[in-house]
Amino acid sequence: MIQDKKELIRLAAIKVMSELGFYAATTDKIAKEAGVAVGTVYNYFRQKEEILEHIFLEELRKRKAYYDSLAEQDMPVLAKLKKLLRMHFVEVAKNPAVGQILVRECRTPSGNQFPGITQFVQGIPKFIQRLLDEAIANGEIRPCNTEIVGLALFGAVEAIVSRAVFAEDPVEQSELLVAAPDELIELFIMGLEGE
Amino acid sequence: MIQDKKELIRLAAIKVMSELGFYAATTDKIAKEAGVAVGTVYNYFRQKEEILEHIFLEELRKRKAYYDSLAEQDMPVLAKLKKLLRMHFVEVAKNPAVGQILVRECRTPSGNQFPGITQFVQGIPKFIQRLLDEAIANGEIRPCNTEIVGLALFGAVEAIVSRAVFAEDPVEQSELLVAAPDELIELFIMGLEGE
Amino acid sequence: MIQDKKELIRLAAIKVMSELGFYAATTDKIAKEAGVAVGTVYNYFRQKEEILEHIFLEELRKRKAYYDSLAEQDMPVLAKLKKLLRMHFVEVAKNPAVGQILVRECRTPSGNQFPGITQFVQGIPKFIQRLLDEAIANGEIRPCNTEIVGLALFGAVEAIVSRAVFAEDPVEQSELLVAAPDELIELFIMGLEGE
Amino acid sequence: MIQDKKELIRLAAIKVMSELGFYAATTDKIAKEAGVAVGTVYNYFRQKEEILEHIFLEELRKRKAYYDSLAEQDMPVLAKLKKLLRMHFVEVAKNPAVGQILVRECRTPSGNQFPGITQFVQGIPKFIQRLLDEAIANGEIRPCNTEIVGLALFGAVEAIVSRAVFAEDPVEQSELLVAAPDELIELFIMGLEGE
DNA sequence: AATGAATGAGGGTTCATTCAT
DNA sequence: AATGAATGAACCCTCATTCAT
Repeated sequence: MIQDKKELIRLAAIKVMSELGFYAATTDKIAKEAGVAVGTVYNYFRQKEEILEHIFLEELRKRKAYYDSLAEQDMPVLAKLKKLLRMHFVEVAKNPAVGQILVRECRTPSGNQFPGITQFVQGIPKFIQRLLDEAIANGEIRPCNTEIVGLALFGAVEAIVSRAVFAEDPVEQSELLVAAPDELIELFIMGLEGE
Repeated sequence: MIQDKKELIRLAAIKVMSELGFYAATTDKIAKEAGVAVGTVYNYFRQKEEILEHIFLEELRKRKAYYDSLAEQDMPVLAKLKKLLRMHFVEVAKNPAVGQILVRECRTPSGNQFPGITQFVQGIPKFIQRLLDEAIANGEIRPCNTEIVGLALFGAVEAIVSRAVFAEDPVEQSELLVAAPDELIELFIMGLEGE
Repeated sequence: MIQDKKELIRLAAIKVMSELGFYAATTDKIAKEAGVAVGTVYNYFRQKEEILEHIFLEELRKRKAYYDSLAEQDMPVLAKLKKLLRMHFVEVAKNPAVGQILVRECRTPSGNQFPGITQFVQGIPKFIQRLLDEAIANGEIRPCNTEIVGLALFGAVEAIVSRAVFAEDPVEQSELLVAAPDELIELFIMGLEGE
Repeated sequence: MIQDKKELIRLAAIKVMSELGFYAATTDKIAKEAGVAVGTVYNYFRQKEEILEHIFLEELRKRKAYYDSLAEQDMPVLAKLKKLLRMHFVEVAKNPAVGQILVRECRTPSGNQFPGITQFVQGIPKFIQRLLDEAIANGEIRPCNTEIVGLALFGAVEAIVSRAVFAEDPVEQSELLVAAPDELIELFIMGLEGE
């Protein structure tokens, strides 16, 4: 039951923050959107920042769960990478509001004041990096600086999501989100397969 | 003389905003850093937002100037792309504070309230896209969705810059900034050269 | 409870505004006078202007209530007019601070930014005008331009209130407020009775 | 020549203050309207308040000059009063902007901070009062409290001017200014002639 | 005399957070 | 657990005034 209310607030915060950005999303507005009193928000989160962190951590959790489930599966590592990418785009397509927050706030605040965001921003590239390391070990791709390539792939995804998610035209939005994964995968895979 | 003071304020704002982020960078702090009164800031900028825009537009101007100078040169298009990339990394290495602002604030604010930022965020990928279009026309690379690839390259750069620029360790910072351009270029070029 | 606090702020604002005028009456000073925090003032009024409007509307309400109660009574219309005038002077004598505000701020601000004040400034002369119209219909007074005469009476009252209320000498103040109604009424009635 | 510039500023101030009110009429705006630098304004007026005072004193001067010229003439006192009234309405009709300022700012500021305004607000009723005293001595009108009646007449005029001068409709404005003097004079004269 | 950039105190308003109910 | 009125520090911005040129 408690978890329900916390979830209620998380969803309200996503709505408000995606529309207004973190700073303009006041706790009053979030509470109103959630249909609870401000005080109630503070029963579940110690600070406004914690709500944003909670949002990021939840998204990180989902992706980690998916990543972990992939780890157990038996398939080429590159296929896993493809699936991870696709999963991210699907999630964003399902809930663009979250996508807006992820791309907008992921670098906003000063460094370590939001450990949850740092975890997300470092965690996702880390997943990619690990898969790349495996793929190199497998001989599926050529050796490369996987930290850099992992970051690059992460950044590429973010930029496309950002463009899509803030597109005025909903058609453009879904086209981008649909076309991007394949284009990206082809680009990176080909760039990594080596001679 | 006028330009000097505006430039003074721009530099102070870069310092303060890179350390604290846009929202925590108060006009008072910027003025103090610049060694002028708050009122003076408002003699050169109508709103705090305008300072941030001015910073972005100045960086856009530099890159556009470089891009335009490349356009006149006689060399393979891919070489031009390499140079543009390298120029960006060099600039960031020279002035990481600006880099911090560029990556941190580029998606922060709600859409069109900062037209200057939008110009930057759309302009840079546009430069890349145009070069890619040329390269395809030249046969230097395979056909691809240049909008997506342009965005991807832009995002990849941003992510790496972000990691570098917020790295605690200055050694890690410069290593990233030095290694990244080549790694990135190799990745993208190979990914684009086609069979 | 809520009404109490709003009323508390209204009274504090009357005190401060009557002493300093609207512009010099800062929200901080009003809050301090009321013994609440500034923020509390803004829980009851959206803007400083709204406080002033609220004061005017409250005074208009009182006078309208009295005017309406007169309407139901059975007496010569001129007697009603006398009573309305006297009521106004009595109110001002009871609370000169409000009187100061009414005369000082009633024309200050630019037009329709203070609809509450406009209502007052147009409403009171309207009451007078209606009574005059009735009195003409009754044959109690000669025909005349009741809009102009209504305004004139309103203005005459304001000027006297103004002089009284800003008089250094409290004796002079009460003498004026006591003597004025009869003098005014005699003047206007005689001026209106016709041959 | 100096006087010309001071006059230039006075006229600019009238324009700006009549449109925006005293507080919103910034010295910058006045200077711009006058086509001079702010500094220049301060060569002719020590404070912003002095400009407003200067405007009031100039209007007082005109009326005093007219009043003095009437004093020398040989005619019934009541006729002089009529002429004074009419002169005021004519002046306002010629320059409604000044009228706006006269009625709007005459009670705004806290008491003795604007001696010039006080002089105006007390001076004009004084002129009227003196004429009434004379008229009583002459037997032209019945005895009355001339301070009160003087104030009343002054206030009546102000209220009508205020209504006229802020009327949206220019036709209504001129109708009021034309009709008012006669109506007012008739009202007051009849009210004062006694049995 | 004229200029206008520089000044900085001060004002209105916001909003994260608390706590008594 | 839920409430929401109260708080007050802090922020952006204005604008009267000055003074070096």
